[in-house]
Amino acid sequence: MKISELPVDGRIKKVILERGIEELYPPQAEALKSGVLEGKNLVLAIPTASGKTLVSEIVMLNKLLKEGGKAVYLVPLKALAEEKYREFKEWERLGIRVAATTGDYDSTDEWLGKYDIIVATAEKFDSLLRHGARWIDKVKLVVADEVHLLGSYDRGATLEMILTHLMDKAQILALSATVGNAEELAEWLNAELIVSDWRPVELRKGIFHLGTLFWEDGKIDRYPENWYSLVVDAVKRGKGALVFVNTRRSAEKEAIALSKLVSGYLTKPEKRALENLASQLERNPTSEKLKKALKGGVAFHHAGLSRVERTLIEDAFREGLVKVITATPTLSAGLNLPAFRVVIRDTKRYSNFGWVDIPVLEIQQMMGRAGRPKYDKVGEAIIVARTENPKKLMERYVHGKPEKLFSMLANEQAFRSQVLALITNFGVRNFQELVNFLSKTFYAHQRGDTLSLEYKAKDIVYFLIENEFIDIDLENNFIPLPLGKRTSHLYIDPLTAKKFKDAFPKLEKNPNPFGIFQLIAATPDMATLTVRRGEMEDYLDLAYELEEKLYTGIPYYEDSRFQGFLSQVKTAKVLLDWINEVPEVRIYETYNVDPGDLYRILELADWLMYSLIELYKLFEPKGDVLQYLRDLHLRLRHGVREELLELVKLPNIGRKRARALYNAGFRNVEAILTAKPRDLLQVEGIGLKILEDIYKHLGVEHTLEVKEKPKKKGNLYDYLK
DNA sequence: GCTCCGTAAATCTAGACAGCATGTC
DNA sequence: CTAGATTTACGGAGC
Repeated sequence: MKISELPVDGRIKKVILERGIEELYPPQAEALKSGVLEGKNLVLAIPTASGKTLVSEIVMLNKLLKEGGKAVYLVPLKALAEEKYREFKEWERLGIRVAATTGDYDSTDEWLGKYDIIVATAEKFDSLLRHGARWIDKVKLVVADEVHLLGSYDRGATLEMILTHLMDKAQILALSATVGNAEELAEWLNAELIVSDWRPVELRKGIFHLGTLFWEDGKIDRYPENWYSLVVDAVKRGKGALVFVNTRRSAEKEAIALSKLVSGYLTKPEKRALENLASQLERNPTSEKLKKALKGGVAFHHAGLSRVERTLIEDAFREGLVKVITATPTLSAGLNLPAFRVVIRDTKRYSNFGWVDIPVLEIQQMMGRAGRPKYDKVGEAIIVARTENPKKLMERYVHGKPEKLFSMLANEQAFRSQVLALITNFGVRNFQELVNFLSKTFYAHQRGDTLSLEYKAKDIVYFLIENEFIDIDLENNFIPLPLGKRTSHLYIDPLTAKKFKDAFPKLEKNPNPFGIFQLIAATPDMATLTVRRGEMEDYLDLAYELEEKLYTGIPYYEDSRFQGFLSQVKTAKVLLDWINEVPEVRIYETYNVDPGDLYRILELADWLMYSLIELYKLFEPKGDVLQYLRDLHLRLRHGVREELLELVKLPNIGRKRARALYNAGFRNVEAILTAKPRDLLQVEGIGLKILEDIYKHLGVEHTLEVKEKPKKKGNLYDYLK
């Protein structure tokens, strides 16, 4: 089907034609003929990179230009929100306003009211629904990207609830990977279903076993015995490869091993560019390894990397400078990062229950990364059989059908939070109304009834009443209480709120960072660091040493909570070091954490610290305690000791610059105001731009005496031209 | 009695959403 | 039933 034949507004077609797209792919055409342009719901289950985005763009624009209102595009990752936002930005040419919102930025509900397309993570949108922003009524279309995440244990329930909330109010376009029961999903959503495995780039799948590559069509290629040869071969042919492994350590090890084999195929300018790239990295144990790999044109990619490092690698791979990436599942879903050849080294993964097979769905998503639409005629995805039987792998992952999607609504933690939200934010007034709502979920559709779900809901309701999140009157009507409403708005687990609440009496008597951080680390919303065998005693000792600072008892060794407690102590200790200005690199080394891990811990602690304060405000807070908590929150956010709090409130002044200023004798705002700019500029990290911003922030007209003779290199003049 | 070295046993293991108010080095 | 890289523990050799 030609773009020009599309039954949509000519302006839409014009923009698409200008992208150089004249013809729709078959599944795209089929999707657009399904009635989705006339407002019908649609489940579109087609491979990644076969044009789901274009379909959703056409559907969104058609809807917006015809009916007005808003379209919401739901994604599972913040990085993906960013990516889609940039793509959709193009439609601003037609006067369509596009916004992205995640937990990171742009949170005010009403601010979003000005936009037509809103890209959001599922959780963020759930939160917006709870806050009841006025523009929600104007949402006419919801596009749910990667809707198979409905089956994810910890995050599936959110998506299921959003869709349940909106399925009668807005049109739904659900984009899914191929799953075992797409029909069931479509039935639930009262949607048309389109399933296709058509891809713009042909995908060849194969199994590699001891030097023999068995393609799915029966053809056979011979290689040297080690699977490294598959990667080297791709590079030799001027292409790239993506290697999937199951641990961070493996990713790092294989990257360094492969870099030695690949480096011989790099040109001189490439080597120089890679050197240059490596020199941009900061100095820490993880990036030292990364540098080593990068010099040979290979990089590893996992959640331990900092954001900067991750994007650096992704961009370099897209440019073709980095030839090979070895990755944990960070790259299996989401970001658009295709490669000619995908090599899957592992099909098992360690979980809480031991070694488990990686789901077919996930392996197929990895395989789907093979083949770059603009460069390759085919993409190759190869699974390495090392210990597994190659025939079995072929059956399971190449010819096999992906798993069915199962509702995860009954997951205790997720469900608890959702039941609370239904009562405090979505007007559910009694148990019968709760059951009515639950009967509309995918869970109910799939199981045929909600009996066991009701049983769980009842327990949760008791828990909520008992802990004063809600109340119940004589006619058995629910009454939302302040604690419940605030908890739901803060988007924290009610169990987290309960733990905070229970700790307040002790906390009030003895507010201290260690106790508070352990408390935060003990909530189900926090991620904790694992304590290795050899460290256990250290953290137990630390706990006993600081026992009187804790708001909880120290569990015995036999206690099932013992292991978790030690993790909490370790996490609290890291946070303690952070606010005591221990340099990041030392934290990485001491606690064996990667930059990405530290970032994550800090991000979560920041959010939970804020939530703790907000909840404390509900319980007749003492002024001095509240102030103490606020200061601690600020220290946590910036990673500083108390004495730097004043400085760190200045724009662009973080833990390093604040410390530099303080040590140079500028200990507060007053000192900065009275100081000569010249002296301030001597401080490490303080330049003209920074200083200008500080003065602006303080509302001071301080003519920077830039005309005075330049100190050293004359760069002050350069700055001003 | 101490250190060094090689081997066996033990250890450890992926990822990442949410609030709020604006900017790290 | 199914892992594999790396660290730690241990025991023997050499001084």
